[in-house]
Amino acid sequence: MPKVVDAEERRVGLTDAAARLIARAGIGAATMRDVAAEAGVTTGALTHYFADKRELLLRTFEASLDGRRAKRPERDPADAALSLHDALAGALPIDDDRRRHWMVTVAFCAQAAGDSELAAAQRDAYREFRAHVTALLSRIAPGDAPQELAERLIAQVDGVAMQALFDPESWPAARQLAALAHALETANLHALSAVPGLD
Amino acid sequence: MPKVVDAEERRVGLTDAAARLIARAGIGAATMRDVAAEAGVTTGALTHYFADKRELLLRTFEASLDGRRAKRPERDPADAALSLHDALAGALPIDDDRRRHWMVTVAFCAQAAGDSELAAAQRDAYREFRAHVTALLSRIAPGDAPQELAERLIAQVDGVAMQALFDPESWPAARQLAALAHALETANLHALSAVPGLD
DNA sequence: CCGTTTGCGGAACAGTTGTTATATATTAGC
DNA sequence: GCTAATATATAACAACTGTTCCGCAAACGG
Repeated sequence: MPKVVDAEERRVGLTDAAARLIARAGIGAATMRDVAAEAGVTTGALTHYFADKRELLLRTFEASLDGRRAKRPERDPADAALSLHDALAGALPIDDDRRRHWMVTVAFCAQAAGDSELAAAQRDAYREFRAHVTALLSRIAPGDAPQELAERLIAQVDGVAMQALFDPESWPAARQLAALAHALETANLHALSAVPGLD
Repeated sequence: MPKVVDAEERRVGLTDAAARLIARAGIGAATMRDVAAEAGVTTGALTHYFADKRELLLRTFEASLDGRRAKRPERDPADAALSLHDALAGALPIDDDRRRHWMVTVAFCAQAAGDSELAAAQRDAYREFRAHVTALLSRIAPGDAPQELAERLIAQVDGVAMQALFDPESWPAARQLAALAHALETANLHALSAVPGLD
């Protein structure tokens, strides 16, 4: 057997480079050569781990999703209300990580037009997020039509995110979090009276 | 003087072709040649009306915005509540026109990463929309913090739109409009008790 | 009816793209 | 240490990209 290398770890390094490039300079700047250079390798390594550019982009999107999901249980001490707040705050571009994820998502959406497989990936990502939020909600306020409530909360957060992405001056992190707090308060979730850590 | 031609009308035809192409096959399919072909001309005509591709894209986005704005006063009989509903419904991808506008917007956003001028255009478009909705709101329920309310309503609608774009099965037009109706109802706008034409 | 200006088709260009092929280095098992 | 399999650099390729340029057609002003 030859040189041993964790293939999955390599892929992460490459998709990470792609995500960085996309967030910094847009999808147009994410050429094979430039992604490889950003990762400190050449196209030979890239093509070794991804069949083509389309797969690289798909994996980059999925890796970005995984990265977000990985941060979920960071502070998930069976406090569903806090978990709910964190889950929704995860969709707000309030730091570099989350902003990068949004840029990757937008780039991916732009590419998903006319590509049904990519479109399905984006759709499924949303459905998974909806299911996650719905599950949290039914733990907090069961019987309150959690599905529709989840949709509304997610819509609220995503709408703020879309505005904040290209107008960060109008939307500092505090304002985005305030919008989230307001949405949670008016969501007639009497179970969570006040979410700490908001100021 | 030579052959007389309405230059602005020509530009509309070209940006329209670009928008159609972007909505159908994504930003990647919007090459100079293909846009020209879609409009039934050649690159010679395209370069005659746009300095470069970047300007074509910018103008395509602005033309798409203008197209949306043009539909505003269609039924604006001094009924601010109805105008508000229509303005917000204009941001929902519930027909081919509005869906196309959203696809153009997403493509434009993807290109606006790392291009501050395009980013500013996107930001200003949002600000203008916010101002429009705010003005309508202050006509309906003055003194109710119309700015923040407008932001929330727009966020709600845009969030639904983002989900609906790639999951039309989960979001038929009726469901999107129902979400809008719910948002309007719970916006403690006691002035507009019921918006007709929703079913 | 003619000169001049514009509209636009079409070809050519240089650079870049994704992709493929080749060569070299690296390392695990025997 | 030899072999074989993998990892990756490098180079080559053909297709395509945005852009430039040339030439002809059209039509207004005189």
